[in-house]
Amino acid sequence: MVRIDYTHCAQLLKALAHPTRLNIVALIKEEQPCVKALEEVLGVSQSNISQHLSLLRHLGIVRARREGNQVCYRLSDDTVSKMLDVLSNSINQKESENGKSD
Amino acid sequence: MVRIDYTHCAQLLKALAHPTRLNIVALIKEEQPCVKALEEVLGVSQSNISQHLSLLRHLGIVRARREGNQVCYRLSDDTVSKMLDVLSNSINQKESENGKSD
DNA sequence: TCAGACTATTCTAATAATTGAATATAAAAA
DNA sequence: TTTTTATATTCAATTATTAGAATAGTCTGA
Repeated sequence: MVRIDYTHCAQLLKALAHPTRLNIVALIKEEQPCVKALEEVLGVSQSNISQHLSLLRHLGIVRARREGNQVCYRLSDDTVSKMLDVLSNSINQKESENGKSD
Repeated sequence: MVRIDYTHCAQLLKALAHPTRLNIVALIKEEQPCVKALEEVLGVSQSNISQHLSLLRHLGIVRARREGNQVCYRLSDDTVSKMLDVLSNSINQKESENGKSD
């Protein structure tokens, strides 16, 4: 039985606990976009995106790979991916609860 | 296909993104402790615990039930419970990766 | 009713997070 | 080499979070 390190987990959760970062991470989960692509999809300044990516990189949540003059990102492991799955599943579940007929 | 509301999800994550609150939520997941019990286990001031619980209540993450002169808490739904599972599973996985023999 | 135990709220000071602007760096194209 | 495109970093101002202290409310039992 492994005890949870609440400080460490809280740090991970905090990294995801920002609308822009969460959106960034979700996009990185789907494809492996470069910064420019994120900028266009999110409509947020390049500086801001880069700062959020910097934070995610330093926590080891995402990894950068240079391709020519652009930098592409991918998720480091599947923990974050699973977290996103839980979130979207829980939304789905609540949707169908609202729509049920009894 | 349901699109994720990143602002709403980020709010949920932020609520969990604090060591004390995460610990509180994990304890509430296991048993259904009253404030006094949380205070004793966590070694944190009553005021502080109550503030964290207030935040969790207002976001609908936990629910309070009065029992005599104390108030017991439980999780509202299993989304948070599943999040905790993902976190502890991911820790388990990394533990066994470190311990593997190749 | 009153005292005592348990819980919640409010206020405040300290600290942390967020953002835009400006600037720096790296690769490609001219 | 110079210019352009893409990305990263630094700085400063604003806003948000946190925790302790003080206070208030709620329930039980005498």
